[in-house]
Amino acid sequence: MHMKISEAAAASGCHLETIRYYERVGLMPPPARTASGYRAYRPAEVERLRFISRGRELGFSLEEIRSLLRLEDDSKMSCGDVDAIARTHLADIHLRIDELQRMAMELERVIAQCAGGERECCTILHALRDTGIVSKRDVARCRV
Amino acid sequence: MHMKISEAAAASGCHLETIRYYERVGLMPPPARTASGYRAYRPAEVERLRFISRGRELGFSLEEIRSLLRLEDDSKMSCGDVDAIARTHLADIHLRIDELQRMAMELERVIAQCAGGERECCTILHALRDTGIVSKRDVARCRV
DNA sequence: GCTTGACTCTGTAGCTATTACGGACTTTAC
DNA sequence: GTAAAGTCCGTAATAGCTACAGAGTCAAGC
Repeated sequence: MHMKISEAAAASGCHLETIRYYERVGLMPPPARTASGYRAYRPAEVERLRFISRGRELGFSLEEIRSLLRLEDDSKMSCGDVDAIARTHLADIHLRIDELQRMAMELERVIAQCAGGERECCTILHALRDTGIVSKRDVARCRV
Repeated sequence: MHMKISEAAAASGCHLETIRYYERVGLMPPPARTASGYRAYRPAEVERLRFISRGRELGFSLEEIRSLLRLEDDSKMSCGDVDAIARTHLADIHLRIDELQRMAMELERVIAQCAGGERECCTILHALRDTGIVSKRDVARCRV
């Protein structure tokens, strides 16, 4: 019935250490413990872990997932709120895609120049030294 | 001639504190100092900052940029190495784009279901709880 | 000469979302 | 009975910054 943490990890798709982390940051409630102190997860808690895991797969931040979980726990209807979070997140993903595509295009351009050019002069290094086509520099958020 | 750190920041596109960070991690050499200890950047160093900034805009990691700078500093030709770094990085960007597009498609799917469905049942939460495919059983379970 | 405000200095801590470690304990398998 | 595997906790590391605090410095105005 109850699952140990490694079983919950396997069942939910969350890494074992990540589950402890989620507990530490309050995304997961402290689970019951066995007599010897091992965590014992009930099915509902494993489901909650899966909820988080799927949210992460869709790129939601932990804070977004925290909000979604609150709405989920709240029996009052809040479909509009959920929808708003999802749409905001989707817009953010599209921004990141655009940014990465901009990078890819620019990179393809300088690589193509380099491959076609003479070997004594690296156009890629030139591009980094000289050209400044790129505008926005919120690169950190572009990591998947 | 020499620039103070805020001027170098403005000229290079790097945030002021980021410049100090780059120095700390060895991406920038320790600059000359004024009598009172202020950093004084020579044009070549500002250029190096701009090089880093452009590399970041193209999504290169600091370690990749470190390699590119080594190749740049090395007067021996190494266009092939530069090209390899750039191509590897480009492939990585394409992977990230694919991943984000996968997320976006999936998210669009669940959002569309939610928007098209009745207001009393949030299919987005369903999607997160279950396998990503909302079944009729799930809808039936939905409370008013 | 003095004050005010803007700038810079160092060192450290915070951020996101994990992952990895060390050393102690428990459970399981043979 | 012993050895291997699992679990515990707390802490530190990762990338790439950003944000302080508290001290010192510089230029302008009066």
